[in-house]
Amino acid sequence: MRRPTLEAVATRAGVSKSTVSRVVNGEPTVASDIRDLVMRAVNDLGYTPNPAARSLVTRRTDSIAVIVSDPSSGLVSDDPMFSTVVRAASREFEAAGKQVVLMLAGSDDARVRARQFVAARHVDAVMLVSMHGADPLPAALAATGVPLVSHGRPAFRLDVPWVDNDNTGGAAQAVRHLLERGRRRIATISGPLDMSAAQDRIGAYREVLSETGRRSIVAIGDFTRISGAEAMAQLLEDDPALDAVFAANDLMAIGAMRALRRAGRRVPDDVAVVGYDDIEAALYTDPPLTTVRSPMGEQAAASARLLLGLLRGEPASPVILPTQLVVRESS
Amino acid sequence: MRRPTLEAVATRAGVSKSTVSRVVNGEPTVASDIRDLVMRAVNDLGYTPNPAARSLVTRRTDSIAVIVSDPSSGLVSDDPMFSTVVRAASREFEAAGKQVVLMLAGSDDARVRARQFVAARHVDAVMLVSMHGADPLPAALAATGVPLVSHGRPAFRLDVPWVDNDNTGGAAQAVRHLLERGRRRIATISGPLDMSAAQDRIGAYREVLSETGRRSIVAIGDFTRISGAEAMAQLLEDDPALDAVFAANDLMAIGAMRALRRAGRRVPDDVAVVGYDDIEAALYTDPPLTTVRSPMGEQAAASARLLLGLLRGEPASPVILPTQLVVRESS
DNA sequence: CCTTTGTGAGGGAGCGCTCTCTTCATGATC
DNA sequence: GATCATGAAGAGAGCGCTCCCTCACAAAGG
Repeated sequence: MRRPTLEAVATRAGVSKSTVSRVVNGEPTVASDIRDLVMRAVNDLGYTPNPAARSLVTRRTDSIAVIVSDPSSGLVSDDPMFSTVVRAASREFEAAGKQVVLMLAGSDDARVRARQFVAARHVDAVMLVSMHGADPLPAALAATGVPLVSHGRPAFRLDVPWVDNDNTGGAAQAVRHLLERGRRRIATISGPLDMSAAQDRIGAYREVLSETGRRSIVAIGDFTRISGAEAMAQLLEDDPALDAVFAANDLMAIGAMRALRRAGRRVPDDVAVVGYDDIEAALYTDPPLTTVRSPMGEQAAASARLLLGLLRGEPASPVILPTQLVVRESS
Repeated sequence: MRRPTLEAVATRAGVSKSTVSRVVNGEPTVASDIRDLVMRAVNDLGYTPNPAARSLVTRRTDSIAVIVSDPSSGLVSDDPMFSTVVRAASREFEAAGKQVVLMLAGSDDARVRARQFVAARHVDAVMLVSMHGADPLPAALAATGVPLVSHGRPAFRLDVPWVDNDNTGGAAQAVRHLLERGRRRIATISGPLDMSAAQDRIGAYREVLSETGRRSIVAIGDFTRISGAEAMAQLLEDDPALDAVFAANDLMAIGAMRALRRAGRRVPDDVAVVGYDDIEAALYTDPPLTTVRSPMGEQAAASARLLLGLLRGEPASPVILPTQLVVRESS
C-alpha cells in the first residue's frame, strides 16, 4: 500500500516523468491541455511529491531551524518572549513557504545535537535566539557555513547579522524619565551580565546616572519574576532609602513590585518602578507598569526576513529597532 | 565543494559502503578494528549522513509536527500555555531523538498547508494542540493515517488519543471552595464554548451550583486577559451584588481583577476570585490568585510520550491528569 | 578429508525525484 | 521543397543512502 509516485502519475496521464515534474513544479513550458491531463491524474491518485527525494536532488530542505539557546528553559516555562518570538518568526517563515524546525538548546547535550543537526544540512538556514556570552553554539553554527541570523546582538563579536532593539537608548529613556520625575536614588535590577541586552541596559543606566553625578545601586537578576523579587529585596536591604528602580525587563519589574508590596512600600509613592519590554502583563499590574516598549515580535519578524533575504543572496547587516517609553502609573 | 559521502568514507577507510553504513548506524556485526578504521575516516572527512537520502530509503523522517491550531494566535502573543506546552513537548521529543517541526495553523490557509505537509509524510507523527470545535483540521489529519495525538480532548468525537487534565473535577473544586468560603452569588467567566476545556469547566460550575440550588451568572471570554476584564465588567453590570467569580483560566482572572479594581471592588473582601491553570503569574497578582493547578507541562509531556509510544506500535488511550486547588489570598 | 554452520564484509539494486540533454514536431523563411 | 529556428516533450543519469543478497573464510562436525 505505497503512495503514488511521479512515475505512476506519468503512466496514468500517458506522459513522461519529466512532464509531470514540470507540471508539479509549475514550470510554464507545458501546453495547457497536457497540464490539465496531468493535474487530473495527480488528483485521481492523490499524489504528493516525496520531500526526501526532492531534497536529495535539489539540496534544499525548505526548512529553517529556530534554535532557542536558553539555559534556563527549565525555569521560566512561561516566558512571554519565547512565545512572542517563536510565533512571530514562524509566521514569517511559513508565509515564505519554509518549515520551522524548533530546537531548544538548553543543555550541552542539546547544543551538540543542534550543531550536528545543522551540520548535516537538515535545514537551509538558522535563526538563533537569546544567547549567553559563554555559549559556544553561535560560533559553532557559523562555522558550518549555513546561513545564520541572530535575534539579538551576540554577546561576543561574531560575523553574524543580527536584529536588536535599541537597548541603550531605551534604558537611557527609562532612567531619564525617573530623573525627570524627581527621583534621586535610582536602583537597577540587571539581567545576566553575559547577555548583550543586559550589558547595554545597565551600561545606559550607569551612563545616565554618572552624567548627573548620581551613584548606581545594582542588583543582578536573570530576567525571571522570582529573580526580580529577590533582587528587589536585596536592593531594599542595601539602600532602604531608594526611591526608584529600573528593572531590565518587565518580568523582573513584576517580581520587584511584589517584593515592594511585601516590604510595605507603595508604588509609585515610595518607590517608582520602570520595566522594559512592555509585555502584555505590564498593563495588568497594580499599578500598571511604566515600561520601555521593545518591539519583540517585530524584532523576530525582522530577523526572519533578514534570514530569508540572506537565502536569496541579498546582503545582510545588523538592524536596530527603535524603542519607546510608555508611561503608566508605576512611576 | 561538496560534502563527503558514505562512498568517500568507504574509499578512504578501504572498506565497502555497506560496512561504513553499518558502523555509522551502530550495528554490532562489525569487527572492532574495522570499526575504528571507519570512525577515523569519518572524523577525518567530517562526514555526516545526508538525512534526505536516508529518509528516502527508510521512509522515516525522525521528525514530528507540533501543530498549534489557534485562531487567536495573532491576539495573545504571550500566551503562557503556548510556551509551556511547546517547550515541554519539544523536550520530550528531542530526548527521543525526534525533531520538532512547529506549525501555526491559525488561518485557513495555514491549515491547508499543514494538512498537505502531513499528507506528504514530511513528518512521522503529529501532536495537535488546542483546537476549537469547528476546526476541520483534526479530522483531516486523522484521515491521512499519520499517527496523531491531541493535547486536550477534541471538541468533537474523533478517534484520536488525547491527554487532558480533569477539567470537570478541577472546576468543581474551585466552585465548591467558593461555596465553602460562604460566597452566595458566584459568577463565572467561561472560555469559548466550542472548546472542550471551556465546556467542561462551565459544565462543572453549573452542576455544582444547581446541586445547591443557586443560579449561574455567566459571561463568555476567550481565554485572554482583556476578555476577562470585559467579561467582569459585564458581570458587574448584570449582577452588582455578586460576591465571587470563577474564571476559566488565570489570564481571564487577571483581567477580571483589573476590572474589579477599576470598579472599586476589593478582592477578596467584596469579590472572591478563583482562576484555573496556576500559571506563574498567578503568584504575582495582588492579592495572589487562588487557582486550580492544571499540570500543563506534564500534560504536554504526556501527550508527547503517548505519541512516541504510538510510533513504537504501543496502544494508546485517553489520559486524564488530576488537578489540585491552590488556595491563595484572592478567595 | 569434505560438508555444514556461522560470521563478517562486499555488491548492487533501488528509494522518488530533478535536470540536463536529446529528440521531435511545427511553422517560418528562402 | 529544403533548411532552419523554436518550443515542447521524453530519456535517463544521478542524488546518497539502506538493506537484501552473496560470498569468503573459519570453525565445527561427520
